[in-house]
Amino acid sequence: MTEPTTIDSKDTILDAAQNLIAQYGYAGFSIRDLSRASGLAKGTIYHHFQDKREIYRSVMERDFSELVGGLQAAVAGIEDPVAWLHCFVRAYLHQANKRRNHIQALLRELGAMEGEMRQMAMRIREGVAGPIVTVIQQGIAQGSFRDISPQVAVMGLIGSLNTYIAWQLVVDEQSVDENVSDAIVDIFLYGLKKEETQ
Amino acid sequence: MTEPTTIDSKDTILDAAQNLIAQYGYAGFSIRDLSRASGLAKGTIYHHFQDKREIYRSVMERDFSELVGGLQAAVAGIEDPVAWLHCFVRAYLHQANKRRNHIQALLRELGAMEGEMRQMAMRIREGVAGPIVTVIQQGIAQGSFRDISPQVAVMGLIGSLNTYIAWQLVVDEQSVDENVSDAIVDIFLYGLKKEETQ
Amino acid sequence: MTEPTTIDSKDTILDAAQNLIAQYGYAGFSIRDLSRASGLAKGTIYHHFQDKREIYRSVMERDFSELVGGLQAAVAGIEDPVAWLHCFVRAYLHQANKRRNHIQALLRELGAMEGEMRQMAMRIREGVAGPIVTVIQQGIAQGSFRDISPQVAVMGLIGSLNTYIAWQLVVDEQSVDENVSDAIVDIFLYGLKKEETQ
Amino acid sequence: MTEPTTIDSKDTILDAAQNLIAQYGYAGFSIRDLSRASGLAKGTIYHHFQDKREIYRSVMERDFSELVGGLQAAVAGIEDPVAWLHCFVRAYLHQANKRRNHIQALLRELGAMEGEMRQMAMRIREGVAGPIVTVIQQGIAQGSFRDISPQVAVMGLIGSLNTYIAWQLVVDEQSVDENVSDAIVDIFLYGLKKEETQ
DNA sequence: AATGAATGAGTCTTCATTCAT
DNA sequence: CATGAATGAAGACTCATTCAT
Repeated sequence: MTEPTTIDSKDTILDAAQNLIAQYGYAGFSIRDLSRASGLAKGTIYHHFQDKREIYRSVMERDFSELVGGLQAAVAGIEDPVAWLHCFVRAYLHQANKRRNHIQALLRELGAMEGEMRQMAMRIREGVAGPIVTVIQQGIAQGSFRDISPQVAVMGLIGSLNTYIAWQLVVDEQSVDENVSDAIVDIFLYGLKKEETQ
Repeated sequence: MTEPTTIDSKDTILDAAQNLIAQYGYAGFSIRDLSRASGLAKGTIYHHFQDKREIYRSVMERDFSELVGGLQAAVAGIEDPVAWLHCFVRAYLHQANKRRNHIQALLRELGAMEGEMRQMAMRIREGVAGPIVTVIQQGIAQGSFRDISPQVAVMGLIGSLNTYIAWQLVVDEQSVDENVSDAIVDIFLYGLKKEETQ
Repeated sequence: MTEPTTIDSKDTILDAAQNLIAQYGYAGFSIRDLSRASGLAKGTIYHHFQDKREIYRSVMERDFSELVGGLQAAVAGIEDPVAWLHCFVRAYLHQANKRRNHIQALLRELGAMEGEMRQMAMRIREGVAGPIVTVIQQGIAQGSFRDISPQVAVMGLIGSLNTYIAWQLVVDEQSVDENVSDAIVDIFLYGLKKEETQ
Repeated sequence: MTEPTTIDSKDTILDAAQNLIAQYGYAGFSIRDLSRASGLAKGTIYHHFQDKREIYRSVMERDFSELVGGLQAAVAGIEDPVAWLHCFVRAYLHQANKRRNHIQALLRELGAMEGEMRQMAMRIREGVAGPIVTVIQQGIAQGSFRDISPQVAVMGLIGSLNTYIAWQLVVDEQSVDENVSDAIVDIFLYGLKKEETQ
């Protein structure tokens, strides 16, 4: 039942749109491009979506749930905060590598979007950052993490990851090297400074 | 010197363009918008610049040299790596707060730009990241920093800062709270983990 | 007889189309609008009608026969030309008030229509104007009307009525005041000039 | 000075638009058509006008002032109400014949226009009907006209004229026969009825 | 009888750019 | 140095219509 044999046009469009948005951003891709890329007529696109904006929203929401789903699956059942972070980071880079820079695309657009879009962006931010905050709070409670601001710490971690993705993927056009994840977590956990101080 | 004799039309255009690019990105702003915002006729814009692309390039380069200049001035003469980092972070957030999200604008566009533009992006990256790498290497040489990859560490720091800017400035529309810089540097230096291990 | 068994989709479509045409004219309404307004799918509309043009034609013809039928019923059996005119004018304004400006809609489109449509328009014109001409000719034959051109006189009468409808209904958005009909007929019968002359 | 040698593009566009609107109505003509008809590129049209609506508005306003100007010139200095009416009607039919059915076009669109447009329509109505009302009131005051409602009388006159124009020009595609004007005025002044009554 | 997916030509409008003045 | 008129390609989106189900 629910045979996925029939290729759903809506998904075809979203797939093509995802690539175009990732490459050119919201303002930078056209419905004509999307029509060409998806192999469907312009009219068909507007049969399935009301707006260019609705296409964008749909792509972002689909991406988001896939990303959060992938992250949740990766860290499911892990109790130890340190192990959790290692898994999480590995999964994050894996997702980014697999579906190529949707996170970039999202961040890229934030400034130009209003209202409804902005709310979506905040939901996404919360969806990714929320679990990390929780884990850090657990670590602090357990006494294995220092008593710092989890929010600032999360920015440090996610910022590192996104910057890595942006620099490797976008500027150097290489694919993500997942081995770097250990190095990132290492710095995130132990910092730059030698133990002598503190 | 630096006589402000005639208000330079070129600068007027660049000022207006900077705002528009920051808000809407390269593809999202039009010469018509720029003409309105600058108060100069479209023809005049094309009298001073060859291309939309050249306008973009000019804005980015001007922004870049101002940013790097500001950072260099802020850390000039500081020898101690830790003090240097504190100053640098404070200056970085200050710049972002002052000239509002040009860094975002730059990052936003990286994916869509080719060749020449991409090279500029890499120069900018190097201009910001390079000095930090140098300082970290000095710290390592002096024995005050652990022997980790300076490149990865730099991503962590810059990533934290950019993420903070993006989240505060863009999503929450608040202005940057510069006091957070100490917290960011703290985590960057000492990490999350309590000293028990290592 | 006249069993209202199933609500006929065809009539549902025509009802919706009548409103849309009255409001926006032929070129100004779309099948999509009609689909929404009628609650039936676009495919269904094309199942019942071949064309947008056929829909238009059907609406006009239905409107026309209703209008002419209403007028005929109102004046049936009346012999005296003056009484006939009073009844006719009252009925005409009543129809216009009831079914709102279909006459306007028709007039509105005449210029843009060709061939077949134009013929329909002339039939309608004849259907409305014909009986009046006949009555005026009778009045002239009886000696109660002056010996003027019935065609010109009819234009005067219908023109007054349509102008009244257009100005009241369309421009001022009020509903038709049927009491004005006596004033219109009065001027039509006795003219502006005081009897002194002639 | 102000040499009219240079063919003004704005006027070229308005001329072409006037024809198209008269033929097809607002919704029925396209900017592409207008571009072809005027011999100017679509972009040029939008350089001179903001909107399709602004084009429409401009055409109507230009037509209106020409029409009202022509009528005013025709009746200037005439004191006797009856002579005034003869001149006015002749001028009205002459204008309609000369500039072909702009009045039709205007009436045609009234139903579909809102706000601003509707106000323009009412101004035009007042511009044409107002002077006639004044003359009729003068006639009543002088005792040469019966004491009827000038507003209703005006509708009768203008309605006759417009109906004549519509039937002759639009349906039968003939040009206006200006000799009919005397017949129209005759009926308007003396009515249908023989003097026996009243 | 009724639907909704699909289409491509068409809608209005904006685009970056050129050029004579 | 500055302008505004001009352009044709491209923008997002709607159109009337067809067709398999």
